[in-house]
Amino acid sequence: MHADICYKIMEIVLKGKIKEAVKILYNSEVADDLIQIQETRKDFTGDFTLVVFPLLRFSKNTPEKTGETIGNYLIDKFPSVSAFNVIKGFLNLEISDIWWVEYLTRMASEKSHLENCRVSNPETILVEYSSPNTNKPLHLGHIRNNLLGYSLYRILSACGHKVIKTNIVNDRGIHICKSMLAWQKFGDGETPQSSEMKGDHLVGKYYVMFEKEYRLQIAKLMQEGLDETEAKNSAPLMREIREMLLKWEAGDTEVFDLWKMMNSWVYAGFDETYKKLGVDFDKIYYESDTYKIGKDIVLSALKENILYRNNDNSIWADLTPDGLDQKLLLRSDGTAVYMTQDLGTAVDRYTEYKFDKNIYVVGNEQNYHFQVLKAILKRMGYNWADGLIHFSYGMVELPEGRMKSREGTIVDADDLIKEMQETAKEVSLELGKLSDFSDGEKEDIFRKIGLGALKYYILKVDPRKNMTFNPVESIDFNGNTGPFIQYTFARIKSVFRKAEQMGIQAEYGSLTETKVGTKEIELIKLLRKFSETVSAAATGYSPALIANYCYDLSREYNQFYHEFSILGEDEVSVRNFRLVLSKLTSEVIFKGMWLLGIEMPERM
RNA sequence: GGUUCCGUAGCUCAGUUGGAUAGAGCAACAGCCUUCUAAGCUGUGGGUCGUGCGUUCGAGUCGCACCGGAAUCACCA
Repeated sequence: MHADICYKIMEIVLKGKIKEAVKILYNSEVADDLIQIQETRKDFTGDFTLVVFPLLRFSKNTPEKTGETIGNYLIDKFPSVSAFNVIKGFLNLEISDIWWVEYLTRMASEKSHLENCRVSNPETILVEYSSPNTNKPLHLGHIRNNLLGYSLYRILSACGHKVIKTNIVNDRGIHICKSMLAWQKFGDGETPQSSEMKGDHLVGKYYVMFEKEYRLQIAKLMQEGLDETEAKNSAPLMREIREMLLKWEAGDTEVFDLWKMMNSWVYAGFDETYKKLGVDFDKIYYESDTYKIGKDIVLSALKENILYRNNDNSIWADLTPDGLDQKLLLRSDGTAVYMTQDLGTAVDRYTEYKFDKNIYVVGNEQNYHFQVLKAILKRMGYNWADGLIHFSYGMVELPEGRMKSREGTIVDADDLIKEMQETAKEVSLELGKLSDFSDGEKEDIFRKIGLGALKYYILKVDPRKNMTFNPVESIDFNGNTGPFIQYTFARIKSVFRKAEQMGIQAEYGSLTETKVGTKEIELIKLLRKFSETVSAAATGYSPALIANYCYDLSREYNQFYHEFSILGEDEVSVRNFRLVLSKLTSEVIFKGMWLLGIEMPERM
């Protein structure tokens, strides 16, 4: 029998006994949902707790008396209940040590406690994340996106779903032309090789250069008496950029080749960053491909009178019946907008994968966009649009407020990763626990710790909420942090290295005589919750649940570790019990952090 | 103004389908390394859970109203 089933049976049997108690003691039939059993809270003695309030209508007595009476009945008739106490309206029941030992043995001897989150009806799920523009390097906001998307992939996969990781690259449009034009004008043939710069940073440099020059031109025109919009539109650079975009759309070879070349630089740069972050994709879409599909879809929907054409030839969807506004789908000059391309991508993906769900990991500033996307698709008769899910996450802000490129407060992804690793190195070297490692091995550990700190710092926050990224705090490795959890794991590994030296092995068979302490039971209870947490994380799309769970577990283990000697002089059964508990804890922590995409060093 | 989301300790965040005395970390102070890793553990102080009303035996959690903040409402992506 599986451990999880074992636990559920205990709950069911308890409920049955309580039902029986009420029947015999108060001569009443109780509906099942009135018998509320929950885990006893940490600060009270007991394992399971019955909430007696709902039963007062049968006992016609005070909560305390009722609890007392039912408790006495259970002690008398149910040997697994070893003791009870009543506090206010709560009946706390203690389960015998033997049961807990048996339960832990089951959990530890089978892998299934790590797999209990598997669903009975697996689905095909696309997860779209990252979605970068090809004109700038990745920044802190992208890091949150990538980490969430990747973790979501692992969590959903762990639940048995077939998950396809996709990325859509926004590689087309006027913003892309900006860096191209600036490079043409001021670049003097500079390449990533010649400048020894990462490709995405090089392209980003020219994007910034364009914006700078453009602003100068606007300022000058405004001095000459033009108002702001006039100045923006008539600046020479704006004219040139529009011309370039038209050439690109027309397939002009010179512009197209430039576009291809600069994009290839950016992709090489992105790949490096993705690799460092430990994320990857199964399928990459390019907006330059999908916008055409979108156009076709819009035009055929127009024929079926689902959409309408305005006087100026632009094409619109009227979504007022859905409580939304009018939405432009094709400009008056026939070119596509963002929505057009997303319509195309969605249809394209459905034809290819017949997905049950398509999850878009996109910031909450686009909530409206996805509401509209879904509404239009539904209107066009695509019922699968119900499976489109906007996984909307909050913005990352700095202690001073929002990141603004204009003020240079953008936190660059590559810089940040590097800083985290360097700090990990400093701290580790200061502690000096790794003296017997080679330099290469050390660097690998520093990398794991630095990235672990960064990833955990971001993933522990509820994805829906805006979060503050405090650079000083993020680099702290004490308390509720990734390195703390990694440290706990490394400690357990260390115990087992020592045990091996001493020739000690955990023997499951000899556990039966053990007296179980409250700390041990707390740990067992937490370990049990793992698969529940993973399931909850999958349905709520929240890696944060798992992150906080890993922290709770690590904290609990550290207290346990501090309180007992695991390899001490105690009798063999006690030592075995603690070893089994430690081993299981390390497995659960490892799996939990794996689901977040965080690597675990065996030593640190 | 319309729509959506968020208000929990000085700061950053947890808080399961409504349950007991609302929890961690950071920061401050006081302890604990001769024993399996002190990136740890223990203790002290810190709260009208934005405000009010309601539902309930019971509300941080559910409902309504208000206050405060964010995003969005582009022929940008």
